[in-house]
Amino acid sequence: MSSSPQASIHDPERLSQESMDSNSDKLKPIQREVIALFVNGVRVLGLPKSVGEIYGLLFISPEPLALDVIVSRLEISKGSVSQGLRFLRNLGAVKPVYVSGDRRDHFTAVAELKKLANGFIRGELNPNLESATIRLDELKSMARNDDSPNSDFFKERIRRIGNWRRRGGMLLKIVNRFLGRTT
Amino acid sequence: MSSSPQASIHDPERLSQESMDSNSDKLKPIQREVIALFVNGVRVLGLPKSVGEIYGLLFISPEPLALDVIVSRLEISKGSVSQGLRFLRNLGAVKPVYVSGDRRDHFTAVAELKKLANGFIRGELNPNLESATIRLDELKSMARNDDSPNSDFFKERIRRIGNWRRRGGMLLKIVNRFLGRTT
DNA sequence: AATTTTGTTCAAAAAAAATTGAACAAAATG
DNA sequence: CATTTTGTTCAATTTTTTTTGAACAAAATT
Repeated sequence: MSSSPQASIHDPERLSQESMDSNSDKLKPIQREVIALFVNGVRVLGLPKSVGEIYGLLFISPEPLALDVIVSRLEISKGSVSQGLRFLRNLGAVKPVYVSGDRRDHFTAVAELKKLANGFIRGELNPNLESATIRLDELKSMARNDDSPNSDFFKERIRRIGNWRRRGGMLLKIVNRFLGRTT
Repeated sequence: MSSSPQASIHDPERLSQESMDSNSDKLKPIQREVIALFVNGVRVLGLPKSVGEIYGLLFISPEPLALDVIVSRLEISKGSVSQGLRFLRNLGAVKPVYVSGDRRDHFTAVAELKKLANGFIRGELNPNLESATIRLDELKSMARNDDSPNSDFFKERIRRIGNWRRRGGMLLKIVNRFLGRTT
């Protein structure tokens, strides 16, 4: 480094280019609260806390942030942030943004509910629906080759699961259309 | 006990009243498969395996089952089954059924998708939405009392979260209406 | 009223999931 | 081309969640 040994995120020289406020490692109380809200939110979706923290921080940060900065602001490990960002990128909940004069990748939150929902449906829900479909088909053929006294009962139940899945698929489309329309 | 010491579920006398098949501790392959499907299904909802096993077993059993029987068929602990049944009862996913001549409580699966979805929404989703609403109101007042350079950005973001919540609530109603209509 | 049956509770154990951090690779810098 | 920066990977650790099982209470049975 040019100016001093052991230069780091905390090096005053790094901060001089941008407003002190937005680059400070300290989170504002409002930001902490928003992040806490997201941590709770993602728990409902079965996602780890760190993912909620990362998305929340990006959502409530005016500028795109680099991995380093996320690590120091949230005080969680680089590994967690790296994995969390990959997950969020795969879902389309976060996108990379080019920041001139900085070699590091920067990220912002994708904040359109429709996009978030679609990403979650594609990444988390559809794969499950599809594997259920395969298993269900196997079940149907098992039921056809069954001639126990309860065979009819089993067939009725399996048909019912098939109905659930069908309606589940319809619901996802309805959700999608609804989020496309609403403001 | 009248007939022998250590009489249990396995006592032949208990079985004599009903068909051997449906009272056997052995699960049929079809039943195992259906249960596995439910175990996967409830994982998407963030519920423990045992809950999926219990619901699945009841769903794919022709007669209502007592706690004892669930324990021996699934080979899981009495504590798990007791807790799992309570949870499912609270959700309205399982209901008690009177079986004449048997002191034990018996349960069947509630198999209407609409009821299941409503129970889950009431028991798991709504409480979260409500606590989010409270936190969000606090956030709004924090944002009003904030005069940092980023204040406008924060306000915009908080407004956006409010929109998400509003649309989320609308979606739950749409889901409900849809499940009421469809066959 | 003693005993057995039935079901709940909860502390401890086990299992599962998330997080850390150090080693590593790739790319940029000097 | 040696060094630094940036980001990934994954085994080990920590944390969280789930399950177990024994103690207990309530109700029914003998």
